[in-house]
Amino acid sequence: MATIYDVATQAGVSPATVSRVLSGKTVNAVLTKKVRAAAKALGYRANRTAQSLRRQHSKLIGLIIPDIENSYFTAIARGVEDALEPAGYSVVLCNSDSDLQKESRYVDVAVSEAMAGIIIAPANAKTDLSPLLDRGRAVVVIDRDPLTVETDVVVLADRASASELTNALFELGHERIACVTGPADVETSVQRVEGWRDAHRMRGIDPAEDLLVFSDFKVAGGQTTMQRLLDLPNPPDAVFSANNLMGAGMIETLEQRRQQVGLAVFGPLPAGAAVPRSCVISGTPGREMGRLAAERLLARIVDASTPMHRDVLEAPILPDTRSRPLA
Amino acid sequence: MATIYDVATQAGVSPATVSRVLSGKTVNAVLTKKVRAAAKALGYRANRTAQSLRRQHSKLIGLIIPDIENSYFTAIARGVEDALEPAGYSVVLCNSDSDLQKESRYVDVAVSEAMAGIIIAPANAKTDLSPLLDRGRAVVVIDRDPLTVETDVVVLADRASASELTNALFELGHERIACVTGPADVETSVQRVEGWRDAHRMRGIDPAEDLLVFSDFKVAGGQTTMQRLLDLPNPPDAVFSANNLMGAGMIETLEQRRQQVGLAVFGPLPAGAAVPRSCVISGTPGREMGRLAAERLLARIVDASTPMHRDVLEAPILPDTRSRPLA
DNA sequence: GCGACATGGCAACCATCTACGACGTGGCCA
DNA sequence: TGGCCACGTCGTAGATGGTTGCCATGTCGC
Repeated sequence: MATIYDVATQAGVSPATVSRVLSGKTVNAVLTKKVRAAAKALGYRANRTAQSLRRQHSKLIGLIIPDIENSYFTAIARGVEDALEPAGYSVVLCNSDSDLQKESRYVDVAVSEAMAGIIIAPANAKTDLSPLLDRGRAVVVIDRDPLTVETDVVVLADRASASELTNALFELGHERIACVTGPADVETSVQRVEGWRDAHRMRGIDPAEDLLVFSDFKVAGGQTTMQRLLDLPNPPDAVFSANNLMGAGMIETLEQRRQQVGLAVFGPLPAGAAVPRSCVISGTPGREMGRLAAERLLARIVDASTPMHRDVLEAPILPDTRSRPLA
Repeated sequence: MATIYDVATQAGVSPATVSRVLSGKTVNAVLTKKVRAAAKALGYRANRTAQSLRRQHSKLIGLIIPDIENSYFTAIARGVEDALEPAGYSVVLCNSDSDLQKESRYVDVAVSEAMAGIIIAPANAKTDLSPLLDRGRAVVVIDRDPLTVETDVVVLADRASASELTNALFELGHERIACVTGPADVETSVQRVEGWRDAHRMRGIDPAEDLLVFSDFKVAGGQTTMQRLLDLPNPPDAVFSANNLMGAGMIETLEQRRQQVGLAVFGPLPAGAAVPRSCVISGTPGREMGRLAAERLLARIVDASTPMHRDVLEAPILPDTRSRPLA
């Protein structure tokens, strides 16, 4: 591998000059030309490791998400990349699997790789960001609001959107509406439950707390929960699913059993889904969220004293058409 | 950030000893204890950047895939992680979007970050791996066989499985079977077409070349292609989709238009899919593929002279049940 | 001729690893 | 019992590749 010294020798200048030319500082036009030619001839690419060591931070951004197989999060990854790639950063996508241990290992890697910044959707409320914050690393929290720590935050309007979805079920004529949400220690889970409750309260109805289930935000959880609900002595006539994957799992069960209930799903179903007759779905602007989070992060990397932002993105109900985008 | 010097001072030893303790070389037990205590007290974590610079390679593995929103590739990512994480490596997931420019940018990053190895599903046949191979970096190619270059390769039995799927449609009584595949410059695309042709030949039938469509391996491509096929004067009575996303798009169209045709899909449909009545689906062992690729890579990192392997994984037809795994 | 400014080179620096050398101890032989 | 040799263990210092503060040199203008 050609080093900056090789280029310097070839061009007949010092390594410092090569460095200056390649990082765009003012250098005599003749030398600039010579350096450029030498670099090209040798196929020189700067050693990022050495750069990172000297500069004390790399051109890597960590993106830690709890489920790589959820299209919502992959959409976020896309958005993050949209914004970061033009700025010369590379995204390191890490799947924490909602596992605190795995997550903290990735946080450690982010620290010891001297990554320029981190965008993280915390596994749950116990996620520890202090290794990053203590060292003054740029951090943006997405999707799940930690409430306590002070970072930039980009989240969805979970509660409002959940309420809107539940309300739409009422308007379709449903009366007994179950709520299937994620783990109780995840902020989005509880917020969406609150939205489900809100919709009841707005109509002066008591939410059917016996129909509130804490599941796992995954396909399998949606499947088994729907089975359990359908087998109840007094089953619900509609279900609100607090995320997309559980919604897909529920449909899977409904298809298998050839049954129908009303369904409201937070987040778009995958393409080709067997959408039930009575069904409302909200869009989740994942890509937008990723883009915004990346912009906030870039601003903070450039100037650590940038004031904190807390962005709340709408997740409106999608028009009833079959052509739902994947994310 | 505490450095190895801080730990050395605190423990009253030289930095070299600290390094030796932390990398498990034999050191006097008393000193070992002191060093460990000092490291813990200071919250020391080794600076990976400096390590990488010194060792000439990092603990990062690049995984370059053409579509992050395809569950097949995310399953691969999971498998790769399964195998690499216990070995102390971190995966850098890069989405090339089937774009040669983006892809080559990521290859450049891999080189200049001194990544320990690369697993890549090439965007198409023009993918250039020479920057990696010339520098002797460990490379494993997955999913799409470059045929020419010499690397470890892990692929699916594209042709055989495509043939099996098409044949299953014949056995369900279909006669006029369209084939919708990906871009013509992608190896898996053409292999799967060959499989579709094989199934015809085995029955002494001429494949309906007018029903062969090169599309994009994406949902939208499946949707529009299915529309076009259905609107033909002499439409097919079944369609073979050469990947999962296009299959989902086709179902989307069928649902919208409330039409039915036979369908064979290479790769599992997403959960909750509206599976047509006459439908066969093959499984794609993505996670397995990822795991295997990672193992091959690790072997090559340890010993660059390991003989090349070419692994071909079966993609068998799934039993006809609704409970299809996501990948 | 002197001062101001532009420009490029020297060398220190980033954090870690490791070859080499120094030192100490223990054993063996005279 | 003393001296020498061998071995084991730890410290010193150089190397990894690129950046940048500081200084020397050169040029231009007054």
